[in-house]
Order: sequence, then C-alpha cells, then structure tokens
Amino acid sequence: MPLTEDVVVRRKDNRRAVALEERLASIQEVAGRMFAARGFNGTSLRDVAAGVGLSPAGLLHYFPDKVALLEAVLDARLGTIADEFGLETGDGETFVRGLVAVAKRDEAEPEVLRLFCVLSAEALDAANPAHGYFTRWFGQVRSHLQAAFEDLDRRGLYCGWPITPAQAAVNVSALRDGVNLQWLLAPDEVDRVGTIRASFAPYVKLDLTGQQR
Amino acid sequence: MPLTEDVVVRRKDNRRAVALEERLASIQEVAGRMFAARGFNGTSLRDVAAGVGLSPAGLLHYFPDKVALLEAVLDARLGTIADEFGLETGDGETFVRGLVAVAKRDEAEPEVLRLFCVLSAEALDAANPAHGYFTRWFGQVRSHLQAAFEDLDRRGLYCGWPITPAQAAVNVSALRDGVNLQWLLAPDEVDRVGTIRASFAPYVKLDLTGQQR
DNA sequence: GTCTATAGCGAGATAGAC
DNA sequence: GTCTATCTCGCTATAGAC
Repeated sequence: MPLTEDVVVRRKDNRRAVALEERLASIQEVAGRMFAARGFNGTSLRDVAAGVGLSPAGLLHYFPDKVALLEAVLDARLGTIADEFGLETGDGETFVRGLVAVAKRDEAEPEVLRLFCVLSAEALDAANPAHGYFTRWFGQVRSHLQAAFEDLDRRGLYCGWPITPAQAAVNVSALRDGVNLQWLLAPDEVDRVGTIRASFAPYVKLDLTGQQR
Repeated sequence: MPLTEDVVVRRKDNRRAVALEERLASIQEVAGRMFAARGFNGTSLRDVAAGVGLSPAGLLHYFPDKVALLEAVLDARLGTIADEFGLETGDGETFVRGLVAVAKRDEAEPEVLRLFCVLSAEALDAANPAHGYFTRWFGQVRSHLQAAFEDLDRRGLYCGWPITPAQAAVNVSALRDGVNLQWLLAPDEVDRVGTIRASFAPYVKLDLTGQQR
C-alpha cells in the first residue's frame, strides 16, 4: 500500500522539520543574547556554539557563516515585534498603544533592547553587514509613526500643530532610542516607560495611562 | 657659566616636551577617527599605528596598552567639549545656548558624534573599559541639564510644569542621543539641529533661533 | 548531523637590537 | 624613540572521519 508508506514518510519528514526549526530557534535565541551582551564583533562563533552545546563546526552546519546567523537573529527578533502588536494595521490609535505596550513588555527582557542598541551602533559603519538593515528599520519606524499621527489627525486626535506629524515621528522615535541607551546604563535613574509614554502627550489626544494587554 | 647651560638644557627639554605632546595629540586624533568608524573592539593597534606612521611596537611606546589609548581619546574629545562652551558656569541660559551651539558645530564633523554613539553602545557591556566612563558621562549630562532648568525656573524662564526639571533633563538628553543615531544613519531624512533646538521649546522661555558664536 | 583536526589569519603584547 | 622579530592567543572557516 503506497499510501501508508507515503504518510509514514511524510510524518517522519515533519518530525525532522520540526526538530530542525526548534534547533534553529534555540541557536538564534542564544546568539541574540550574546550579540546583545557583547555586540556582533565581540561575539565569537565558539561562544555561541558552546552556549548551544555544539562545536563551532557543528554550529556552522545550521548557518553557513556568522553573517547569516546575524541576519537570522535580526529577522527573528525585529520581525516578530512588528506584527506582534498589530503595528501594521494602519490604525493610528492601535499603533500608538502598541508602541507603549511593547515598551512596557521590553522592560522585562532588557536583552532585546541591548541587542538593538549595540547592533544599531555597530551598524553605523557602512561596512557592517547590518548597516542596510538598520537604515531601513529606522526609516520604517519613522514613516509608520508619521502615518499613525496623520491617521489620528484625520480623526481629530492629533494636537501637535504646528509640529508636523513627520517631525513628531522623529521626536518620538529618537527619544525612544535615546532613553533606551540611558536606561540600560543607569536603570535606577531613568524612568524609561514613563518617559516613552509621556513622549506622546504633546501630540496625541489619547489616554495612555491605562493597561493594555 | 652654569646659568647658560641650564637655559640651553631647559630649552631642549621644552622642545622635546612639545614634540611629545604633538605626537600624543596626533595619535589620539587618528585613533579617535578609527574608533568612531569601527568601534573600539573593531579597531586594531596595527590600524592606528599604520595611520600614524608607526609600527605597532612603536605605538605602544606612547601608550602602554590599548585601553590607555581609549581613555586618552575619551578624555581629549569629551573633556574638551565640556569646558569649551562654558558648560560649567552654572548659568542656565548659557548652558542651554551652549548645548545648541555644540550641536550645530558637531554637524561639521560627524566623526565625533559617531565616536560617541559607537563607544557608548559598546560600553553598555559592563566588561567594557569605558563602561564607567559613559555611565558617569550620561549622569553628568542629565544633572547639569537639570541644574540649568532649575536655574531658569528660579528666574521665571522655565515653562515646563508639570514636567519637572529632572524629567525635562531626561527628555532633552535622550532625544539628543537618539536623533544623533538616526541622523548618522540617514542624514538626509532627519533635521538634527532643528530637532535638538526644538526639544527645548516646551521647557524654556528662550529664543534659540538666533546665531550664537 | 556532529565531531576532531587543522589551516590560515590577525590580534595584543614583549624582547631586544639599533 | 623606533624598529624587527616573535610569542601566544583567539578567531572564522574548511576537510574529512564517524
């Protein structure tokens, strides 16, 4: 009976595929933590391999080289954030509330913030493999934020004039990045979430003090 | 005549001392440029040595090791900024105007901004030799800014309430750092100086549009 | 799929000649 | 004061056994 054989084979393949996915995910997580702590340049394949219980050569079975590993980490971490909080809906209010919620949640795992801070600074060098990635990312954050403010303006919920939505987008996103850096260096002296939440106040008629999610 | 001999010797020593100072300064400048471009971890002593026309061993005649070189660079670059624009006077208005002037001037040489961005992100790692340096630096910027706002408040020139001078200090300094990062990645899309100047508007009754210095 | 072994490079730092 | 030579180390990546 060829049908049965087919099914068995497919199940086996599925199990294998799932195991592979899990392996890839756990490598990415370990690598992400280490990149966050010591940067991309400061982290060796040996470190990552040891952290995941493999030899360096064993690790390179899953990712052809170090840059591929970096790209996988960035895609996994940043890609998730974007669609996790409904940040792609085009609804300005949802977007703004989503940003505050993300800010709150990130406080629980500062490694993601560090990853972001460290890698984006390293990526200032045009020769860095993540340079294009971060240029694109910052541009997207700005333009999404601008679109959100414009959407709110259409609904009479934007109160920032004469500051334009475009300028407000720069202000809010820059303040966010800057306060991350300061908070990571001195968590006790900086109220990160409060600062981020308050940064919307001059521009948006929304009560952001409540608990979402 | 012992007097004459003494003078000759002292002149010689002076010439030597001056030459040494110049050598040290030029090494610091080259190292600063390279640290700004590729970070501390990403820059090798060989690179710096080549840039200044020495062998690696020759370079280490002037600085005992790589960390000493980093500290010299930081002291030279950041130490200068502080007293250059009267940022230590205790006069709030001078301080605020000085910050705007520094922002304007830095635009001409982005390497300093890059140096700052890259090294401060690397320094998030507690094991980084500049970790303490940057923790201190950010703290000082915040407290100086807070003192400036408090001074202006005493003179009736602070209009930020209910936002406290301390919160305003976090907001302004964080926005500054964040906009630096964004501007370095996309200079054409971000109006850095305008953003920094405008960041004071909600807090301070000063006309900052004019040209100082 | 994971290993050992190793090639090949570049790093930081030292020793000692000149 | 600056060099050459060298030590020792850690890194990325490859080759090939199991």
